[in-house]
Amino acid sequence: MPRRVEGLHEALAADAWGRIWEFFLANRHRYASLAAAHGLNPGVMAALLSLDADEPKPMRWVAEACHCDASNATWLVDRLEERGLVERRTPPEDRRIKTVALTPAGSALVGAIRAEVLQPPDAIVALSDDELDVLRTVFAKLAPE
Amino acid sequence: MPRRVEGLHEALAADAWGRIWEFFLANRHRYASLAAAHGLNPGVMAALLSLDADEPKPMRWVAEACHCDASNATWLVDRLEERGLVERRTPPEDRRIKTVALTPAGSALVGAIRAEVLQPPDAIVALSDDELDVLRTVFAKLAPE
DNA sequence: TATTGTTATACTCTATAACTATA
DNA sequence: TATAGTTATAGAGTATAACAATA
Repeated sequence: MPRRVEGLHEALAADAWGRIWEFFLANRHRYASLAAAHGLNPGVMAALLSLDADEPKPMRWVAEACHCDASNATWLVDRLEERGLVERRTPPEDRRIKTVALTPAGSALVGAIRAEVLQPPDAIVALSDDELDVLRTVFAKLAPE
Repeated sequence: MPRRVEGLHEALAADAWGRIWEFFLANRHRYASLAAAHGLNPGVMAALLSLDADEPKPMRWVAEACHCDASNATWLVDRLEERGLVERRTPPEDRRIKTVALTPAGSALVGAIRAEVLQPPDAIVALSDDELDVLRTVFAKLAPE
């Protein structure tokens, strides 16, 4: 059986993926800029965006969401609490746990950041409906990974 | 003149862009993992990938490429030089400048990292040629921004 | 005097280990 | 004893400011 030559489809996939990576690399610093614009650092903003007003999350949730350890999660939430963006609570059913929930100020800031993020760049708006639909479908498939 | 209600196209653009962001956020830590797999930190890898074997770049180029200041660029290039991945040179025409170029070992590592990065995830390979072509076109348009 | 890069130093962010409180 | 979170501390990474060398 002859060795399989790389197919056209694989080459196309590699090319497309390469361009996505280039975009990713070129825009890596944007996340930090967005955070800085709101007086946050990237880690603190990640913690903020992982939280919710209605469903308080335990500290370990924050650590997982931020890919950091427990002591750093404490530090991140301290920063958010200092600014009145989140509130720690102790659920009576297990007093070892502390949960964290967004305050109204925190929700407002999350809303503002989300709105800012969702403002697509001109190059995206300039695309056709068909192209946008492909993007939406493709990235919906990629999301859970 | 009635206030313009947000059109369907804009909503579609925002939706697509939102999903791209989600993907971006969910994969932020992958860059750090890739660097760590090669014994680098994210900043040092960014410096490495900004360099070239044939076109030596001045230190200030590294600083700009890495969105950092000059003293940090010195530190990043020191780390690369320690590992024999880059080489500093002083061009005779202006002895204030130091240029940095990849060594053969540096080029090899950049090649390995690039090859690894270009390996598309299964979800990408599973897309149709048409979908891949849209991705390629769209991200080519987004790149220069 | 202006520019390029480095050194000395301090600050920010993150992790490791020891500790407290609760189960 | 095991688990959730915090505190004390050290380490990595980044920036500011002073400096040396060259133009």
